[in-house]
Amino acid sequence: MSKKSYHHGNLRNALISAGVAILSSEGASAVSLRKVAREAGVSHAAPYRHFADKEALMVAIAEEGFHKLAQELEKAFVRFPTHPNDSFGELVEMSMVYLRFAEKNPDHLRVMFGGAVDKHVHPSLIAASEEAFSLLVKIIQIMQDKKMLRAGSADALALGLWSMLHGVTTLLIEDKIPPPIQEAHSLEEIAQTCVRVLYDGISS
Amino acid sequence: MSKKSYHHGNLRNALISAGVAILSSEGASAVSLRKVAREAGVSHAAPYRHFADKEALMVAIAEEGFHKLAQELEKAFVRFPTHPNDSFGELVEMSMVYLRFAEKNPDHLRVMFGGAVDKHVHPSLIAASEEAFSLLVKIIQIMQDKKMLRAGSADALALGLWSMLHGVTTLLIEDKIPPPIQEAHSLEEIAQTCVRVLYDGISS
DNA sequence: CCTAAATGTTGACGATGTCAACATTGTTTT
DNA sequence: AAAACAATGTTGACATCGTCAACATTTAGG
Repeated sequence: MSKKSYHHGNLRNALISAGVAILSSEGASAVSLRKVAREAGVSHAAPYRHFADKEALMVAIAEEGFHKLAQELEKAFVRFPTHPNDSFGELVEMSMVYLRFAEKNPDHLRVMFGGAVDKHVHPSLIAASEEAFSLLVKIIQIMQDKKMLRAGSADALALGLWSMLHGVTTLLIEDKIPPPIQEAHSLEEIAQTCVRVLYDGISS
Repeated sequence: MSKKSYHHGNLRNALISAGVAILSSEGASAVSLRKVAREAGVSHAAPYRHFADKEALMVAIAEEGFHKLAQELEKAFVRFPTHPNDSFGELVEMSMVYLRFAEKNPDHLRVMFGGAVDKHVHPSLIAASEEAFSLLVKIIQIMQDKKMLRAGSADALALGLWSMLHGVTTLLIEDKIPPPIQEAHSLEEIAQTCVRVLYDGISS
């Protein structure tokens, strides 16, 4: 149905999908406009009818990633609470969603966050990341209402949680966690360690 | 002394310096082996006598960044304690070193952490990042000895601290902190918010 | 139906990473 | 000291890439 018509019909999405596929199989450096076009079965300049330049394609791929991540967080959120009255276990659960997403799609996460993208040129990217962040805020608020977390600015707690979560995740996929620590612990143990620190605090 | 001799004498370092300079002024995408070679006044293939490929150059640039970061953390560490009996202020101080480094050299930080670098091909990169991490562990231990922090595995606390710190830093330079939060607060206020959350914990 | 907008193609350009072949210099061995 | 060798730098080539202009085809609106 797609091989003979001059017009592709859904090129934009096909290009994004091809980009995501190449990202998964060959890494970010292998993603090129020409290869993506080849993969979609169109000529090398066709992408320019849908993306101003390569950066615009990468932004679209990044947005796709944020939507997928937000969607998986949402899934974990709607089956909340998996652990009744166990906010610690619940937070570990959320963290594992993030960590598993990163473990499965490290290059996608790099594109999502490794931008160097002008926010004024691509405001939609910020909106996509805010979508995920606002979910964290909502979860925090619900937990606070249930007295499962201490009171205080939900924005502040969410910022702290997201920072910790995002930090440990990127450190993990970039192999920046010291080997003696990383090799001795599973993904879940590392998540538990971080959430435990955040949960209990470090003050004396 | 350098213009006439066939051999450069210090090409490797010159190439790294040129790379760092281009990184600061034009961003990561502008760093190319050929431009770096031009900047150093050698032919386009000369870098191959010192680096196996472009990735090897980027790894060297990343290592340079880790050394500089560790050095600045060390500086803050030796004038420790700036805030006697105030571990919170002390941690904010350390955080600001990290945040200011990122604010001043965002593209360098991206190269340092945004790798997608095979750790078996470039083990030295891991060693460089461990240098910075071990500093955090040391600081934590000293604070614990002074009863300025709660007891517990210094490795775990350092992992939590580094994750939070690294997380908020990358979120900041990638403009991923929601605008209403970011625009209302200075760098220092954001650092204080995060450290406060980590310091006090979030449990009820 | 005809025209304009949307979408896809072709061909070209300069820049890039990489390699092979060659040139020059510094060092070591005899 | 001369010769052999290793280290370092140069030149030229190739495939690939991002991008653009000119052109072709299809679709849609009057």
